[in-house]
Amino acid sequence: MAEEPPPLGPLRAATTGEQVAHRLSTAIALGEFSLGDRLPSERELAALLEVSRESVRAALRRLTEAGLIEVRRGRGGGAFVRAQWAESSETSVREALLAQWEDFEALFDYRRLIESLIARTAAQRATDDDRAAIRAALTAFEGSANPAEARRHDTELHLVIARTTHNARLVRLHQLLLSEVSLGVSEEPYTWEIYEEARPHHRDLAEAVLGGDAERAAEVAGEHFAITENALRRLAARVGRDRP
Amino acid sequence: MAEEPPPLGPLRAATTGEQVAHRLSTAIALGEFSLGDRLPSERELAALLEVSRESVRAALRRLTEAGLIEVRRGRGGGAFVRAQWAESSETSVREALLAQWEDFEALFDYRRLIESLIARTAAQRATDDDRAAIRAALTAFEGSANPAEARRHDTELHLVIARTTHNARLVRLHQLLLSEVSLGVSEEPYTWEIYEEARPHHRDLAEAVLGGDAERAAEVAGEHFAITENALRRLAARVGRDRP
DNA sequence: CGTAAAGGTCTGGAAACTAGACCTTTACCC
DNA sequence: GGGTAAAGGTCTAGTTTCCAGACCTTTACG
Repeated sequence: MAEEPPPLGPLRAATTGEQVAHRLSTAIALGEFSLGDRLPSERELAALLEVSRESVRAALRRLTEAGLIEVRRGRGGGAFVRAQWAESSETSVREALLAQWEDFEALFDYRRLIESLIARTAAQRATDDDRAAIRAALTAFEGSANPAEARRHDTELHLVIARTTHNARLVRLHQLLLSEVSLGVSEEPYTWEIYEEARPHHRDLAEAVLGGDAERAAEVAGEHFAITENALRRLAARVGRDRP
Repeated sequence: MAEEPPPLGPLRAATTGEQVAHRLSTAIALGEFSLGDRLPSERELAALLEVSRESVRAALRRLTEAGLIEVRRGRGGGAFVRAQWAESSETSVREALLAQWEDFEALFDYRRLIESLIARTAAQRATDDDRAAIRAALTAFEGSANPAEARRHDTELHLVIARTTHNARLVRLHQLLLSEVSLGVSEEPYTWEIYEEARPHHRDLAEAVLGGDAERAAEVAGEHFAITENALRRLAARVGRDRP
């Protein structure tokens, strides 16, 4: 389990490049840019973020090294979001997982708790507008034509539910957790298998929220978000862990 | 209600002085340094935080301007935590409150939700060690000799309960919220009146957690943390607001 | 084959941060 | 009372980071 930080330890200053890299990776994790998408050009990013182009380039170098993006030169080039598992060797995955395993345990536990709270609160606070939005998001999800689309609609549905709490901070926490989990596990591809597993959960969750059944919503959410955790556990096992 | 931030807006870089100021004010809000305490000397702080003394001084200037500390020169001098309401005029209080009222509404709502979650989870996860710690903290709180001590024990009891969730992130969130609320309302003095109001709540909360009654714990926590909110509302009314 | 749109590189200057020396104030102790 | 220690207050020089902008190179498209 991660430690509580000491009250007055050293201050680690993040360079501008690191901060930009964090922003960008978060945006990618939140689906702002999907697989294969091109990020804005360096000059555009520099303008958007109001930093120098050099800082943007420092960030892109980081993301490239992390395997998150791929940079192509020339006209029509730019930084493209890469399929995550593409070239990361299994041993590097294993090392990453093992090194941070305690953190992940805590992170997933945290996420399950928070998402249960969000579901519970959403069920208690849903207005008619919220209900309409949830229904629309659920329909969109269930009509997904391919995994990429399913993933987008999945994210969107959960976002709509988070918004139903009518608390911007909870929404932000939801997004923060989503991005942390996505980046932490390097975003396993969204397969039809996962889709099929998530589908009934989403329906149950939506119905509980729509029906105002807070307890049930909390419970279903708890189970649902165990999916990611289990997927990670399976992955860890596949990669060859020795721990339970 | 606070807005959701745009995905790729300008990046606001915090200067080292600001970061140090944030660290220090958080430490104060969390009770690391209580009213009247002396902070470590500038040179010590610089060494602890691994920044230059100038940066520490920049931070102390900020905190002084904010009225959070008072700096005395000469031997035995230093930065002392000040009684918050001491010299801030009512109009400045009023302006601060009104300017951030939407934020506060969201913040307190958020806090109530999170603290309910913490209480609920603590009730579900308490071990014998946790129970002993909670009992000890409750006893200490109830035996407080003066408001200052009561405040410390109050904080400590809630911290112990947060730790009972066995999730370091929840603990951190608890502390983050505590510090944000404390700083936001400039920490109204902890009076016997508040103590008397909090006392039965604490007992109920502790009993619910000790007894593993998650629902009751969540409910009591929700009511308890409405205290701060109501105190703020009363303050706002006293200061002369016109809104409900 | 020229041009436009992208990344890649370089340079000069501005701003922030640091390290350290030195000054001033104040309390305590002899 | 005078000395001294411990604190804040000030100044300077040097380093690092960041920025703005010009310019080069690569590549696709018309």
